[in-house]
Amino acid sequence: MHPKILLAEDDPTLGYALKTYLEMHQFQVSWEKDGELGKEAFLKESFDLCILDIMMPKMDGFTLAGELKKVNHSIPIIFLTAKAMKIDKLQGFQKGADDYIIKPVDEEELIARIQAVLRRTQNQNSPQLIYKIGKLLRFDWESRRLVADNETIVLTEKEASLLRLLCEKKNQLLDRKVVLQELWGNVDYFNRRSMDVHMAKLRKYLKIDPEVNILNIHGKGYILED
Amino acid sequence: MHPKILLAEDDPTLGYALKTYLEMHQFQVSWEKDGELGKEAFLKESFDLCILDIMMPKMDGFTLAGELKKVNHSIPIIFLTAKAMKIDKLQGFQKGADDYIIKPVDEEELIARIQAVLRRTQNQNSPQLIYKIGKLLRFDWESRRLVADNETIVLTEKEASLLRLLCEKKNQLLDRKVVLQELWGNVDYFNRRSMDVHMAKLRKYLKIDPEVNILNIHGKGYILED
DNA sequence: AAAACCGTTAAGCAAAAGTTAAGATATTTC
DNA sequence: GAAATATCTTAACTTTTGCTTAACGGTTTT
Repeated sequence: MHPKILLAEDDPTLGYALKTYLEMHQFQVSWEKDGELGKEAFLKESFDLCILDIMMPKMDGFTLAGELKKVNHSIPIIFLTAKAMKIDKLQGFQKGADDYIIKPVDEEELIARIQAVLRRTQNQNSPQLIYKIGKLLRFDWESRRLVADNETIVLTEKEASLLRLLCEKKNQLLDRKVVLQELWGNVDYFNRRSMDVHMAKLRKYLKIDPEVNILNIHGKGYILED
Repeated sequence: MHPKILLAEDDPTLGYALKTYLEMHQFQVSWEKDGELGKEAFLKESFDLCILDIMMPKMDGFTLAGELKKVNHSIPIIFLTAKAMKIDKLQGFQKGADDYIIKPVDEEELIARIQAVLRRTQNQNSPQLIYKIGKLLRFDWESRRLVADNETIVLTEKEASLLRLLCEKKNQLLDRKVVLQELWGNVDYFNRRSMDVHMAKLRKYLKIDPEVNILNIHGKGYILED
């Protein structure tokens, strides 16, 4: 697939130019005009790489980078920086920047850098499946972590398995019997009650994001809504 | 120790300035005044990185780069180029340049790029030699030393192997079974307990940095967090 | 209104993991 | 090659964790 790039740049002229240029080079680009919008976009979709202007309204590029790294530790980031900002550059680098580009941007240079960074990161990253729930939550099945903005909850095995099934059928009905068969092996009274207990726990965790909830369909099953 | 840089630059003023500046930043620099001398120097000593001017007498930077890559395929190279040379730049990149700098050289930028390139290339060469853990700790796998600001702990073989695996998957799940298979050869009760003992020791060492910890995922494995 | 269903909290218990120390092995030193 | 030392394993005990069951209350269906 074509790599997806998050571009956070407040200057309309530069932003539009970059977006157009990148799209000409077979990238999918989401262009956001300030740091906060950038963060929101990042939470909604999944990107392969981020290009962040350092000086932006609402939230600067360094802070944004920190936020993004919280959600996805290995997301590659390229900063855009004005010629003047010598000292800050190094700080940003140490925070986990993969590269940076000095304005005015040389488009060909940018493409080369993007390809270099993608080549680098895509090789080493093992495919990890992460479910997004609502705007705030990420669920990493592999490590059983439910990650929000400021907190991380480690789920138990049963909780995680349950949440995985819910995520697989997000906004659709997940049948009770399917769950019981899959996670408990059979469908008796006690297993049903046990599942209810786990469901209660999941609901408690998911309260972090108010727009997320587990809806019960009486006698049928559950729907994870977001 | 301090990274060794081969600098190939014919301009005496720029060459002297760069050599001095780089040495001020804890690099060892060999400055050669043309392409052929650069090649000779490269054959005599071993370098961590090369900075090559593109336009040089006897042998240009691109050709020299090709020669050096013949000897050491993974040697990192940064080109120095005049602003005018837009087209050639990309060619150089494709030939295996790791980065380039446009003249007149911004010294701080150069340092940042050097460090980026070194970090990048050193990371790629698995097994990586020095792992950073948290803000305070460095773990040198070769010498099995865990180094903090004011103290150094020499780990045992098993401890070091274990910490290496944790570092390779920092902030990701490291599966218990993988560890046991890799370091003990099989997965029985006693080996599991033995691993627990080693894990306890590592935790004790890592207490030096409060933001570092080894998180257990019940029944699955461990996550080294920093 | 009875019966089945569901939500929630807490108690109980078994398994997993943390910790410390003692025993067993390997390695080094003299 | 024996003593000293370092390292790893086994043991024993403690703490934590996770799943189930129980208990009680609310909701939905018939």
